[in-house]
Amino acid sequence: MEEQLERRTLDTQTADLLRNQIISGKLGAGERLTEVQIADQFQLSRGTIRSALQELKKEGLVDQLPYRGWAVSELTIRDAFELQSLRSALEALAAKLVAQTIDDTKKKRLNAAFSQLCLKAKSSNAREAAVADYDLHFCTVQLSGHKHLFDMYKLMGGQVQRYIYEANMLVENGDELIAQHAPIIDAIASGDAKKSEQLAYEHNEKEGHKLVDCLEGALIKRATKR
Amino acid sequence: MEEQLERRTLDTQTADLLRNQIISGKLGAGERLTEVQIADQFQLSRGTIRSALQELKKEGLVDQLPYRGWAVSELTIRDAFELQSLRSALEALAAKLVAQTIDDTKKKRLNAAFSQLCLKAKSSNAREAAVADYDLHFCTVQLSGHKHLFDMYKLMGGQVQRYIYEANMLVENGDELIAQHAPIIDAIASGDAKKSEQLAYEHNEKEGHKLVDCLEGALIKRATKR
Amino acid sequence: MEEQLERRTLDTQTADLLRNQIISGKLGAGERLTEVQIADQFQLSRGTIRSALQELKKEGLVDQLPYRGWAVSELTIRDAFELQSLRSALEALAAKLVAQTIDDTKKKRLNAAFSQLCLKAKSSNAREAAVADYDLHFCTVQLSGHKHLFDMYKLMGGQVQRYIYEANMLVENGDELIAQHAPIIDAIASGDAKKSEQLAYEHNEKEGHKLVDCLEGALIKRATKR
Amino acid sequence: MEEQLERRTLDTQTADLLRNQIISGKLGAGERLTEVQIADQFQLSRGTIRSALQELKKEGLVDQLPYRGWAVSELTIRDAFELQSLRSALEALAAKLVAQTIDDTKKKRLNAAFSQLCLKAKSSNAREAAVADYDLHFCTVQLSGHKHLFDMYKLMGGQVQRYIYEANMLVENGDELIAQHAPIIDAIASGDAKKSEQLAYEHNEKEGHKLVDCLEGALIKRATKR
DNA sequence: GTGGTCTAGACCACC
DNA sequence: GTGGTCTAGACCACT
Repeated sequence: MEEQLERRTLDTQTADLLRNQIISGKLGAGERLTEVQIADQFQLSRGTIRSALQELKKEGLVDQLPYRGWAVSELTIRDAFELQSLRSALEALAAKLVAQTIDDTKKKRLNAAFSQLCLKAKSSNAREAAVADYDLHFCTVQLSGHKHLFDMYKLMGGQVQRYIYEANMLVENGDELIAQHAPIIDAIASGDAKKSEQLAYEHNEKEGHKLVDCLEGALIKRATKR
Repeated sequence: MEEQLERRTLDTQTADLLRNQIISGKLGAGERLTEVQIADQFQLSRGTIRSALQELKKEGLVDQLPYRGWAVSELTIRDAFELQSLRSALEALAAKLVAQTIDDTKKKRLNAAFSQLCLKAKSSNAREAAVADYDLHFCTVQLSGHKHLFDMYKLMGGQVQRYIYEANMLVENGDELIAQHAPIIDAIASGDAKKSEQLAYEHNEKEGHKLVDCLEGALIKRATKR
Repeated sequence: MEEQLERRTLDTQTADLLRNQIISGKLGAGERLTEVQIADQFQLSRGTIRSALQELKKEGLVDQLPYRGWAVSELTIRDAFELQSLRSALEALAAKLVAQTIDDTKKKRLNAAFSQLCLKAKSSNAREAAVADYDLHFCTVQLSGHKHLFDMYKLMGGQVQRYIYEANMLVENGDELIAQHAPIIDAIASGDAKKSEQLAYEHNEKEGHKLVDCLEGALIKRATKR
Repeated sequence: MEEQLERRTLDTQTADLLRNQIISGKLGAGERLTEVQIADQFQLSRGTIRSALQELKKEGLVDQLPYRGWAVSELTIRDAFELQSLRSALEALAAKLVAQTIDDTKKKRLNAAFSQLCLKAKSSNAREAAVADYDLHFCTVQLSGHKHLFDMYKLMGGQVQRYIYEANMLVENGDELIAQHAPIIDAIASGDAKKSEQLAYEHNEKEGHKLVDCLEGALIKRATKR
């Protein structure tokens, strides 16, 4: 196995590290972050930390409180709804594009992602299934070959994953999860662009309501726990 | 007294300035930018300039050439197509959302933007008409109240406007321009979400092909001129 | 590209804004200003406002009422006389210096300012003529290249302009205004330092008496109106 | 002897202290000042120090280097010339005004200042003579009763005194110093405004050239010493 | 030589 | 005292 050189800049690495902590909930919503404290912790200068935080701000994972510091952003139902509706629009577009340009290579990668989803769906770990779900959609976006679409999708990635973690009962039934995605994958693989787009869009619409309901429960539970 | 104080930072101001020059073509595609030269010109430090250029890079207006500098990004047919397809998806979503939440205030703002489009469409200035076209769509995105959607739309704004400037023959027929938008505005104003979404989507699909054709001509012409 | 970036601090901007309102009479003599109210209005903190008010205090435009706040300073005949006599001394010096260093560039700028004065003098707007008068003298001070002189002149500027606004009947006869200034401009343009100084001094001496008379009327009128 | 209560604010006291150190050369031209260092030294907060430095900046004794700190301003020939020419203009005005309003009280104060000058002129200490010279002129400005003139004169005071210290061979001949001032004092005391103004002006003009010559030597010497 | 990256530290504005 | 903004300059890698 080849050694991989670390060429990521310190601010990127810092952003990645913090992002993971936020996504995984180690840094909880509302938690305050101070530039100096992080700088001390990682032995970096304030400028580097600021750069990392700006990146996370762009991704919607932290809020900048003017003259008072930074805080991990709150998870609101509104955001969940907005993100889900955006996903619907973007993933439908991706599905259409992949169907239009489907070839063996793409079929292979798509099937691999779908297989992974099937695997996780049958396991008992709902969270992993949700991640596989996300990965599958991420895969279609990648395969669409649409650079601008891909960039935007990545920009939303952190927040989306965070919701998935937070609301990990998203999928109560693995078989249903598979049943939902199978026709989309089929439509794409068969090159039926219109149908792919339609199915992807409807899937997300449906999921959106479920997600919102689910989060509503999760957030209320979280709130009452405090 | 509603005077406004200038609170923009120097990097933001620099980015705005450069963005305008790129959009308007004063800085042409492929033109090289050096950090030091800009820093000297504006009497700012390199860091400030870098920050501005990073912003423009995010917006796709400049490319970073590793170890060699920066250049105004090229206008490719591929980008035009990508941007147009993204607009289709995002604006359709916006149209649906506005229709779902339409009220008198929103109707008023929408009509104002549409009137402006009609005015410009009837004038002989195709570029201004195209700008009014963009402004109308921008308006629907704003009125959708969808923050994440709005942010994404803004991120694309610079590139979109650039294409509009470059291909200012987009509209050969003002009346047609009005005829195309009128039904969408009507659908939104009447609160018909499904129809709004559908019409907005179809409108953009159609325009997409025209834009690409148009740009193909413009870019080829530009290339041969060199 | 000669775009200018905004580098003014917020307190400077606030001071500029308030200065204009005082000069133009929107904030009248004696009017009370409270730090908190201004801070709220501009969405700034009190410290920033204090800094701006201190600046205006130095310029004599506001008075600090210990433990009670701030107020727009009153216009007194005594101040008018003092300012006019100071102007005499400073502008005579400026005229001399410009004459000593006159060149084509300076002649051009001087003539431009003088032309503006002629234009306004012939119009019916006495206030604009007075402003053009002030601008012409300001111009000579600038052209003198005497930094300390310039700073002092600016320090008086707000108060002087305020008098000009208040007493806008300063010039009852446009032609006379032109006739008064023409020989000074000629002397400067011809490089006759001694004559320039002499004429400038005498001009201001004469104007001083007229200004005081004029203000006497204006202030009395203002007082009786209350 | 009665105890004198210190009612001056801390920033004023700090400004006075620093001003003296600059005038007397203990803080040399070009020397860097940092807010934090001064704050530590005097056990004051940075805000207080900033306020004092702003005051000295207004007086031209320190320069603010944006984002880099403060520095004692440099002594240039240009500044010396500018200050001297300004003094000429302002002191001539003062002399005229005092002559116009001369009375026994003023005569007394004027004579006291002049006697002091005579005393010091005959001593061997050129610097003290120069200070007495300055004090005499300061006295006329005070006696003029012209508040704005007085404020401006004070604003220049620090820089003027600094030059006097730097070039303390200004007066090589005490008798001549007395001979120069006597006719001015006489003219003022006799109430001859025109003559007072004229003599004061000419005196300063003459002194100006000498000062510049003198400083040229002093500054060159200072430079070569380094 | 220029960009890529990071640090140290200054003033600015707010709390 | 903190964050907000900007500067200066170090050192390294690449062209």
